[in-house]
Amino acid sequence: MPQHANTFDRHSGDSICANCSVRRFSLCEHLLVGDAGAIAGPQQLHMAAKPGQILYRAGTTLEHLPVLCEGWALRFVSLSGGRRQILSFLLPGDMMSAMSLFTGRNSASIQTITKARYCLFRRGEILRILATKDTAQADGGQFIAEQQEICEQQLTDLGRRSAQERIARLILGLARRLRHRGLQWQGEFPFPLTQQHIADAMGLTQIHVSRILKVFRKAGIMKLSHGILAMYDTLALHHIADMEPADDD
Amino acid sequence: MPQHANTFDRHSGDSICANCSVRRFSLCEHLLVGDAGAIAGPQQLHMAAKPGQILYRAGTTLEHLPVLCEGWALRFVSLSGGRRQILSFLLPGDMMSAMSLFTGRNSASIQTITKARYCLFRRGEILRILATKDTAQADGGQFIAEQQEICEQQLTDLGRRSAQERIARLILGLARRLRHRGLQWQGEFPFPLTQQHIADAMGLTQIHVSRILKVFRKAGIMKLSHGILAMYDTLALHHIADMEPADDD
DNA sequence: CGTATAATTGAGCAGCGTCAAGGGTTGTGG
DNA sequence: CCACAACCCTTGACGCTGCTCAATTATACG
Repeated sequence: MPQHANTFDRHSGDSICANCSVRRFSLCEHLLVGDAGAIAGPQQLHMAAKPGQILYRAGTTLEHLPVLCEGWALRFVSLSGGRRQILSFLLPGDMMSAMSLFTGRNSASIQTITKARYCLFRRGEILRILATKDTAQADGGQFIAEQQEICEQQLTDLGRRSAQERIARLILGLARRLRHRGLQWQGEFPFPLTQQHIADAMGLTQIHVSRILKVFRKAGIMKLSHGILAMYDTLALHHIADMEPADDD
Repeated sequence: MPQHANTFDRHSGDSICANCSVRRFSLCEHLLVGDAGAIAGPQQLHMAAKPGQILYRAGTTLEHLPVLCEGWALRFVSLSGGRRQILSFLLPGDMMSAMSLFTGRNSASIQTITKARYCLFRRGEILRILATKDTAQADGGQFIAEQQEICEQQLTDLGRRSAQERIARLILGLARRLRHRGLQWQGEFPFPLTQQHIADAMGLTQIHVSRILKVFRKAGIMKLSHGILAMYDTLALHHIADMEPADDD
């Protein structure tokens, strides 16, 4: 049970999840479909949180696995000297602590960025249900393997790429994840990260992020202000990011 | 089947694995114990490789999961401009591509550092056997979750720590992994990484690594030369690394 | 409105990269 | 046993990327 949640409701899975727009892209799809193993009723807990709220602290034990339904969140660790590293951003449909599905421990703190809704599943329950499924896609290892790949890409970004490359790749990576969940990512769309968030994720200072966004703005590539990201030239951004545009980019 | 292996033998699991000193710390322990699900005979392939050999290239499909038996190896990606990032170092007992256990794809290239021996298991076989086990420790997700945690620690190292901190942490992290496998890590012990390896892993240049190792040497903390690491002052190293010494350090 | 938070801009500096030259060690073949 | 090549490490000079410190200006929120 989260330590600082301020409101929560008990529902049967049907009432809220039935209308969930990202369900079919997430773990939930495997847990809620109406076969023998489906979770329903009191197994499931829907929670709400305000922006900036810390939901879990690093090093605690999680019996429930939280899945983000709505809003953005982040996972971070803090270290000596007030330094802070954001490990990943969480979008609707993401497991908030995929690792803890297997270990029971979550090694990073979890904090909301926007107003958020999330949903708790019992660890044991998930593992039991996934074990009954035969499809490889339903294997819990899939989800964590995917996250591992993202983490390793970020590792190379921090190790070997310039600030411009890093920021371009962060934006495009998030855009791609939004796209795969059927959320808006082109033209002007809500983008709640502050420059400080970007800095903490990419190992930079907020000041330097400001300068680089200014470069992008002057070059007519993109503009980020007031929580709205305006994309003008994705091709140029891909070029800076050292990425090939995908077919659907 | 690896592309560039130069020699290989077929054995029953008993002949080589029976004498394996790291077996009980690795995945193999769960696969080879003599119950109904044990792998034996032609399911298992022992391979050998020379130093510096590339065993698998990024982006290929792996039907067999390789496990390192002896020697050191590394996983890396190369990117434009001749840049290269080492994602992880592999020690005896490590799965060479834990991710591919679930996805079948390995996203990084794998290269030996020293002369090495490794062992191939069929993916399907592993998953089948692990599924029959009840203990949580035998869950394949455990192994990858552990790697994920290491990866995220390295992410914070590259994002927020100085070159001195990074190198100190790399050394201590490797020492800890050696210790947990019952291998030598104190006093003088074999340490096959070159300064270039360290640089590629920590996002630095070989030249800068050289300068920092000089600092450590002058300060009487440790000395690394000719493949031998001599530890003089682990406490000071922990201090530089911003780490608490463990009980058994 | 007043206050806290977020972003902008400038000046100066440090950590680390680049370029370049040289020395040590290992291994190989004559 | 020596010569040579390949590799690894060391050291110096210099420059750039990105950090620090500081002041100012939006912008959101109660």
